[in-house]
Amino acid sequence: MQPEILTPLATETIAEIEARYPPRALPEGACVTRFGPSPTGSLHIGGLYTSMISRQLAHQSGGLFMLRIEDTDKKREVEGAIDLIVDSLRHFGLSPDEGELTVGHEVGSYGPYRQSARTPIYQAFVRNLLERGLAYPCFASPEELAAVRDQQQAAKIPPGYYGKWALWRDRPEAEVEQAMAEGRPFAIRLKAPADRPAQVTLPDVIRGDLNFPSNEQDVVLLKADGTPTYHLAHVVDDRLMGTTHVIRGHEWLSSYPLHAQLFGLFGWEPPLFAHISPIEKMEGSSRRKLSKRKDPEASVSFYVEQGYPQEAVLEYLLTLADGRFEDWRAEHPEGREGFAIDLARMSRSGALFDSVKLDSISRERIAAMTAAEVYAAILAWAEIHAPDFCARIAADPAYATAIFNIERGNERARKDLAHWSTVPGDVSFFFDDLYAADEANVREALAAVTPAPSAELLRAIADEVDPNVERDTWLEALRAIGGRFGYAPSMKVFKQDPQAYIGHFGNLTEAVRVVLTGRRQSPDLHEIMQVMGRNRVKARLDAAAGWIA
RNA sequence: GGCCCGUUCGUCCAGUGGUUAGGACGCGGCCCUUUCACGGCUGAAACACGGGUUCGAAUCCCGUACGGGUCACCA
Repeated sequence: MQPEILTPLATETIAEIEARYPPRALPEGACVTRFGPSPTGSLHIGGLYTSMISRQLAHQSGGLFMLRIEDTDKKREVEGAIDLIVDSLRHFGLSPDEGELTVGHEVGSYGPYRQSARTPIYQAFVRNLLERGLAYPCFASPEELAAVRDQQQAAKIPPGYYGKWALWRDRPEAEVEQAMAEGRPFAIRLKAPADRPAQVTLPDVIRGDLNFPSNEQDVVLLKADGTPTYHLAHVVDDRLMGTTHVIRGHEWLSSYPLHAQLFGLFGWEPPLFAHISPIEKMEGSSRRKLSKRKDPEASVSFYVEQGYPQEAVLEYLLTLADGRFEDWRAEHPEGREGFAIDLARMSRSGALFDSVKLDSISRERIAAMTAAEVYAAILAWAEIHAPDFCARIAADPAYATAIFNIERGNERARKDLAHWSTVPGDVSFFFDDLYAADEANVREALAAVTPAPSAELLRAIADEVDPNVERDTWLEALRAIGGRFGYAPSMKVFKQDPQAYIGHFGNLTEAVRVVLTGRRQSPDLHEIMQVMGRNRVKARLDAAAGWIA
């Protein structure tokens, strides 16, 4: 059968194609990496993980990072998935240097960067294999293939399309011609070399040398619709695009011998491979890969919706990628960028996703931000995920920033914020309308305070305490009033003679806290009062006094 | 099932023949304290198992167990 008829879309010879993809002019040691997502849904956290590693590796070596859309299976493609993936990468500051960064607009001269646009290229390489007797058409139907598999299973021998089980591997030319004439659908399969070695030793940057039986399967290279399988597309693309490091999930390990074989058949030096371990999750007593179907935290969109600072997510992933990062980071307050990833140091076993640790890192990052940075980040998050709250803080940036500045910028910032989604609820009491809407709960909380404060006490505080003074002065004023109403100045004094007092200073501040915030716990009361302003504080205390009387 | 990979505190990592097996997160205690956080001090907590090699093994070798991956005209 004429190779031209089997690969009708090929328009160039492989020599012509290779001439269009010259070696890249990059400094010695520069790494060219790529992320090759299949557009079947939103970005998986594992995709973000490999992208971060790939991009970092490229940039730290003076190389570049590509995005290649692996959309060779149109059946599985999901509308809008490409945009989702590109947006997610951009959101985390991981935009590629080359690829289709916006629809219809490519950056880089090693494209097209969408595999569905490269069919003629793949067909040209398959034609070359056909010409050299290294590939052949296969007309086997799904039913025939299933029958073979059943026989193999019954005979307990390795399943697959290989050797004598390869129905069309050595068919007489006449039968091929006839099948062709009948218009039967066909795939083009690799003719796994008979003279292959039994074993191959393949290098992996993370895992060292690995031994495998060499590939014996006559795998499909070109599907019946003329599009390539992953195996062929990967090998051709990474060769043409000049990829130096293939960083991919460890689920590809078992097809590595096939890929190495393909590189060899074309006479190409293969790139370096790094198979990274998956991010897992505990299910019952066993671990499994994080799954987008089952686990919300498997989707990158989860972190976006929750409002985790991008750097926090990236730094968490970096701690999984390279154990030295945490220590390094402690000594480099300027951030993650200068850290050089070392693939050889990456863990060979899969890491369990630890949201508690992520939160801890995120708290750390948020605590290090200024109020203005927090305000900007929350505004950006709220614009999409909490429009009402966004309008609220946009209406009074000074008030909002003052709120976010509470216990921040001092020696030690609070670390109670892990992500933005809790913020609207956390600070609701600062806004009079929300506070008023919650009045029933405030009254209930106040009624539960023991010993119950008197209306006179609350009025005295409203009238006499000015929050806009030094903390010590403010405390002194509160203590003095407390003293007049029978509160001990401290827990220590109270414990010495409980009978002599109606309560201790903590009981008094609790009452004030509950009145102002509706909560028993809050950030520093003094700062809250300063931010609220004396008038608002007085109004709330007076109103509460009214409830008691 | 075949093939491949993996296994150090609950979790993530250090550790590459001689360490009281280290750090971080989490957990407990104490201190600080106007609550909650923060911070300081402190505690509990691990080399999967069995054989070798060696003066000496978490480290090297071989088995076993357990976990994971893969065996598509999906990627």
